[in-house]
Amino acid sequence: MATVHDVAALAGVSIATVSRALREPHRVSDATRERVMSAVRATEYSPNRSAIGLRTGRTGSIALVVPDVTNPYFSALTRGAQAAARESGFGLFVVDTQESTQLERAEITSIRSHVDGVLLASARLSDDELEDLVDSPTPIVLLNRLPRPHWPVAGSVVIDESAGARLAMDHLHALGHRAIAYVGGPANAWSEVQRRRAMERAASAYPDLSLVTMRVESPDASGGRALGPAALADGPTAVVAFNDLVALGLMSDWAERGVSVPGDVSLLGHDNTFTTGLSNPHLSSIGVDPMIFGAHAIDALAEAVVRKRRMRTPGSVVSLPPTLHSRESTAQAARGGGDGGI
Amino acid sequence: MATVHDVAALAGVSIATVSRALREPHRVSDATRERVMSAVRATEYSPNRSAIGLRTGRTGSIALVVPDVTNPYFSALTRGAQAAARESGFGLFVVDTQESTQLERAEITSIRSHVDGVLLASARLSDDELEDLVDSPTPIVLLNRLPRPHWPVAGSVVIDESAGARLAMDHLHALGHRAIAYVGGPANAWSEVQRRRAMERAASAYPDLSLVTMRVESPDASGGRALGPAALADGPTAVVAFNDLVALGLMSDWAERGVSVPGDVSLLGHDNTFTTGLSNPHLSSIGVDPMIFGAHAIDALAEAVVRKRRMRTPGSVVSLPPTLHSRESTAQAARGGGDGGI
DNA sequence: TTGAAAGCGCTAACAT
DNA sequence: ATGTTAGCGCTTTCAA
Repeated sequence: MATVHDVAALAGVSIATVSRALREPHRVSDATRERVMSAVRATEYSPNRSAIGLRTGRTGSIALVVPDVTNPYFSALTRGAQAAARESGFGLFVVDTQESTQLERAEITSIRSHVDGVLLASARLSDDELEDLVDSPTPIVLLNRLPRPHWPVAGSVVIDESAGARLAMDHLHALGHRAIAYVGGPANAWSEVQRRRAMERAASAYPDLSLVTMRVESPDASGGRALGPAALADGPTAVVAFNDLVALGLMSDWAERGVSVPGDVSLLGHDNTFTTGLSNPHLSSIGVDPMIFGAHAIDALAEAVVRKRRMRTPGSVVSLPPTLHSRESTAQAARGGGDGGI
Repeated sequence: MATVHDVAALAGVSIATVSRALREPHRVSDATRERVMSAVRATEYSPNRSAIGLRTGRTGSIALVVPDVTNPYFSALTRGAQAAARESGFGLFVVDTQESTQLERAEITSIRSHVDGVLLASARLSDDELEDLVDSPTPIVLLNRLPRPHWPVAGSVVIDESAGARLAMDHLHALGHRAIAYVGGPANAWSEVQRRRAMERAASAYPDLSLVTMRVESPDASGGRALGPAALADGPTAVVAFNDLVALGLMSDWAERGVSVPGDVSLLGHDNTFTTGLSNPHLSSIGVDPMIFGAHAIDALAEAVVRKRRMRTPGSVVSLPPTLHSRESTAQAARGGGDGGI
């Protein structure tokens, strides 16, 4: 592997000039820059990251910690974060904590000393548990979670659940629905708390709208399937699910008992993952583009990395408004939604 | 952050001894080792990876390159690889090339100089294109792809498609099926070529078995949906799909036209991803446990990293036999499969 | 069994 | 505008 010395020798300059030509191009003359750059190409020089890291204290890499990368929401998040990280020049370590809070704690503690920053998607850790972890010299950005006011985190990127809930309720109300059910996620999940509260608030904006809520045991298809009957118990004409997997589970159960979507009942998922394309008809879903989400997360982290010192107060909190991705299902609902009390 | 100097001072030894106590515990006296270790704990010392990397030439991290981490097969693979990497003490960089061969080439070239090894899941690059890339000083392990005989790769982990195809045909034949359709993946995908060939060979072991094959445009639900009618054209009683997503697409199309699984036709997917749990009934699927797959891949890479020198001949090729994960669907098929010429 | 010291490749302060 | 040089934290000879 070529080093600065090889490049310097070939270009007839000192190693300092090579370094400068690369990091601060404006600080060297055009002529030397040219010669250095062509020597770089000739030697196929690639800077040694370890050396840079040792010298500057910056590794050029960040870590993304997720509970389960096979969950379609997190795999989309991973994709968005990786793309954004690449554009910002960071490598992305992915850490899958296998839904274990214990493993999560251990991995965060261990990896944070090896990276410039951590993107942390932690839904299950309690605020108290998280509080210990965020007090770290390495900048941390929380994903889908708000910090307590005094936490020294570098930032936080969340979904604007209020906006999402309004989107859902406005949409369904306009379609003629007056009785709606919300099938929420597990009680101990941070975003479930936010999402449900937002749903109730958005629903209360319509005096003629009734909303019943319930919770699945696990936020996946089996959880949704289990609540298939319960979701219809109060005779809603529309159901909003915690996420796409739960929605798919509901549909799966309903199909068995001859309840069709959107003919008999309208259905709305969350997160807008690729799984919305697996059902027939396709599922409508509310969510934030993971690429945009990832870009905001990396931005917050990159900024914190630059102004290196540890944050004494919470960094920026970005709340991203989701959009409603309508498929055929709701197009059909729009046509049939007003008919005979579905 | 504490350094070896802090630990050495506290333990009353030299930095060399600290290093030895950590890396070659047997080379220091019991008493010294004790004192060093307690100094390590007291100072919360954590070795600086950049310094180790600079000194030893090993970064302690490897990269996993996948075309699309949101594809359930690759997200499962990522999970397995990460778990195995962690156990071997490696950090795992994940690189999503967004199905772009151009990005793939660029990213491989760029990241391989920063890691100790690369796990490469490349289905779309041609052998010729890949040949240039694998000639690298950094060990590369191919995933789901066999190297040409002279490629200097560190290893290759593939699915034993012959075993998988036999599993499928034995299973379906035993159930009474005599007319089977194979809905394969895109013609340019490496594993499609292997899988289809294996299916044809396995089918030919049964003189009374007829197999028709076809290919989807894209190996996902929409691809499967598009071939829903074609798959049934020759009146098969069982269909084997390239992967779970294609299988789900088939089911989705069939549901629309009143064809039920497994009542009217049996269905078998591939890869055994979580999506098998999204259909009703659940999908049966053939696949290798991604945790096991990942472990083999990491093992091959770790071994190559240790005997650091570049491989002049292909390293180990591991061919893992998949298993058949039967769900209700095939249990039902077992009962109804023989009935009236379905 | 332990210590002294060199040096991995790079950046940045300082000198020219 | 460019060069000289110290030193980041660690491992690893070599010497004691």
